Amino acid sequence: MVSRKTVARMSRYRRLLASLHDEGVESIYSHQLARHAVVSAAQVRRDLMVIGYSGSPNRGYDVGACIESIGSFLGASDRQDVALVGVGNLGRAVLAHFAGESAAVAIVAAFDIDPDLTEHSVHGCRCFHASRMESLVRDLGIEIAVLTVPGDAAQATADTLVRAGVKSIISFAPVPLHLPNDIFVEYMDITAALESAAFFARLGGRDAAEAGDGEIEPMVKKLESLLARSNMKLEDLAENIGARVITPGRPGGTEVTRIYAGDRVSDLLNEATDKTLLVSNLASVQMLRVAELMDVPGICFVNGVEPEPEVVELARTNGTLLLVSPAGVFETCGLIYAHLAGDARS
Amino acid sequence: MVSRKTVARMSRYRRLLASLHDEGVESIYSHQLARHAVVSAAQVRRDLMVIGYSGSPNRGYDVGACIESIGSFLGASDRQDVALVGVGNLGRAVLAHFAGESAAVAIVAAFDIDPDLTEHSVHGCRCFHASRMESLVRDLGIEIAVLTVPGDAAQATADTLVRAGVKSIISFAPVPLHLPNDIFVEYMDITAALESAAFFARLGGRDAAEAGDGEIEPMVKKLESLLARSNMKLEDLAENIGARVITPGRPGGTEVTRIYAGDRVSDLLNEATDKTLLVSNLASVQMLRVAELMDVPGICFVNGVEPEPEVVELARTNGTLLLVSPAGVFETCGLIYAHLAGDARS
DNA sequence: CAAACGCTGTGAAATCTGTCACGATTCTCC
DNA sequence: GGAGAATCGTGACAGATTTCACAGCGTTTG
Repeated sequence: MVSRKTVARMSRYRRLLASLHDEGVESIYSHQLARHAVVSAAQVRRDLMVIGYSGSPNRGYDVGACIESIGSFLGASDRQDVALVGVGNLGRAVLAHFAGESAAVAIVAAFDIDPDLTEHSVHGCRCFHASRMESLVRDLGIEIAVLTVPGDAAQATADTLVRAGVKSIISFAPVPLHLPNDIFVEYMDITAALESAAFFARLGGRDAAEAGDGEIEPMVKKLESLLARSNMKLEDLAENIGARVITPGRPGGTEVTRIYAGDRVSDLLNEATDKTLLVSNLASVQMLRVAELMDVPGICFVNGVEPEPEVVELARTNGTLLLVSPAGVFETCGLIYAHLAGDARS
Repeated sequence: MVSRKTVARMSRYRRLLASLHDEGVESIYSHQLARHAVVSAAQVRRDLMVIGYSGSPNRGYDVGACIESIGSFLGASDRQDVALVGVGNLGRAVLAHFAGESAAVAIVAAFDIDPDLTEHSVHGCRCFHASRMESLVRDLGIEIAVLTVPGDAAQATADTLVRAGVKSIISFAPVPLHLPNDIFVEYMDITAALESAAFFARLGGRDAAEAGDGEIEPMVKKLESLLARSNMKLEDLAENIGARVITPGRPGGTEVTRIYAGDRVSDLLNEATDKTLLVSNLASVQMLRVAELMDVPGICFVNGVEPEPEVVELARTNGTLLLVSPAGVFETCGLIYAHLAGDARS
C-alpha cells in the first residue's frame, strides 16, 4: 500500500516538473529533482519506482513523460470535483488559490450558511446555501470536500458530508473529526503548526549549536587540499549549506579546488581560476562578465538576493553555475568550510 | 530528541484539554483523551510521558495540571511573537484565525508589498510595508514567521526572514524552500493535501471493500453471544465504527449484550433491557425518556444528527451513553456487526 | 483486610519511513 | 567495438514512530 507521504511528495514532484517543463527542461536526473524538492535522490528514485515510471540511465527521467505518469497515478483520468464548505476568509483564500489552477481537481461548489453569500460566485465558484449541501453533493457525485468552517461546526458538517458520499476531507478546523476509518482526512491544523514552529524556534539556538558540532580548528590552509580531494559537486555543497541553485552549471558537474570571496574586480582578475567558486555580495552583470572572462565555473551570491533576470539569463547562456546563499559572505564561507571539514573527517 | 509529530500532537492535546476544562472536566483517562484526539491510548500515555507529567492510576490525569505541564513544555514562559508576510486572502484568514486566541504565540506584525494595505490594521494586527520587514523583524526579535505570499516570492521572502533572524517558518506557498537546515520549516501545502485527498478518495471504494473483508456469513444469531463474550466497551466500539460520544455513560464502562435498532416506542418497551444498546433514527427527548424508563445504558443516533441541547442535557443527567454515528441505521448496525465478527475471529 | 480491578508508566516488539549500496543499463569517447 | 562513466532500480539496512504487554499501584468491594 502506498503511503500518504508518498502521495503528497508525488504531488510536489508533479508541480516542480511542470514548472521545469515550462522552462523547456526536457529531462532531469534524480538528484536534480531531489534538490528542487528538498528530498534525497534515493527518495526520488524510490517514489518514481512505485508509480512504475522508468527513467533511462544517462538521460535521467523525461520530464514530460514523468508528469504524465504521475498524472495517471494520481488519477488524471477524469476530473475530480471538490466541494468547499465555509466561505469565510479562509474559504475564499482556498478558492482563490485553486481558481487559476487547471489541475485535475477543481472546486465546483461552495457552501455557507450566510444567505448573503448564497447564490453568488466567489472567485468563479458558485456558492450555495448549506441546506442544499447534502443533496447537491450527493447528486454531483462529489467525493472530496474542503472544510473551512469554524471548529464547533466542523463535526456536524463532516458527518453530513460523509452521509452525502464524501470519501476524503481536508479540514482546516482545529478539532479532530470522528469519522468512519475508511474516510480519508487530512488536517491542516494551523494552530498546531504555529505552536510547533514556536517550540522549535526556541530550541533553535541550542539545536543549531549542536548541529554545527565541528571544532573550529585552524586548518584554513588545508581548505584547498580538502577541496581538491573531495570530489564533491558544487550542487551537493549548495544543498548542504542551504543555498539554492539558480542556474545549472556545466554538464557533468562543476569541479572547484578554490573558493574566492570578494567583490573587487581587480582582485578577482588576479585570483580567479577555472576551478574557483566565487562568493560575492555583488549580484551584478558586471560580476558575471568577469566570471566569464576568467572562465569561473560557479558564483555564489549571498544574503538571499534575487538576481536580476538579466543576470540569470547571462549565467544560463554562459553555463555558469549560479547559487544564492541565504546567509552573508562570512556565514556562507563558514558553512562551506564546516561542511568540507566535517566531510573530510568522516 | 522530541519529534515534530509529537509536538504537533501536544498542541492538539492542550486545546482538547482546555475545552474539556471549560466544561468542568477535572480528570481524564488516557483512553478518553485518546478518543477525543483520535489517536491510541498508548500514544497518549507515551506523549505525556515525554513531557514528564504523571497521572495517577484510577484517577487518570488531572486536566488542569496537564494543561500546565504541556504549556511549560511547549514554552508558556514568555510570549513568542510571530510575523506574517503576505496579507492576501490567506494571510487575512490566518490573522483572523489567531485574532481571538490569547495563546502564548501572537502575530504582532504583518507585511505586504501593497501600499494600500500598509500602515493599516488588519484583524487587529498592524500591517507594514515589506521594505521595512527585515529591520523590524530583527529589531523586534521575531523568530517565527508565517509565509502567505505567492509561490514565486516565497524563496526570496524566506531568505530575507532568515537573514533577519527568523528560526521557524510556516509556509503556505506551494514550493519547497531552500534554507539552512537549522531552520524549522512547516509546509501547509494545500495543493498536495487536495491531491492526496483526491487520490485516496479514488482508492476509497476499493480500499473500504478490502477493509471490510469479512465474509458475510449468516451468523446473525451469534451476535448476542458475541457481544456477551466480548468484553468490549461501548466507548471502544464507538471509536471503531466512527461514531462520536456525546455524553459519557455510567462510570466503569457500559456493558451491553444486545443491540436493538428501531424507532417504535412500543417495540422498544418490549425489547429493551438494561444491557441493550439502542440504535435509533429518532433523536428526540421522547426516546431518552423511554430509555430511562427501561434503564437502557446507551443510545446511538444515526445520520450524524446533532441532538438538541435538551436531549444532551437529559442524557447527561440520566447517565445515558449517547453516541452519534455518521451513517444510517443499516450501515451503523453493519459496522458494529462487522467489527464484532472481526474481533471475535482474531 | 485481602482480593480484584483498572489505570499508568515503560521496556520490548512491530511497523513504517527513509537511506545506502551495488548490480544493471545506457551513453560517450577513443 | 570496447572501456569507462554516470545513472537508474532495488534489496538490504537503519532509524524513527507506534503499538503491545505487563509490572506496579491506588481504589473499591466483599
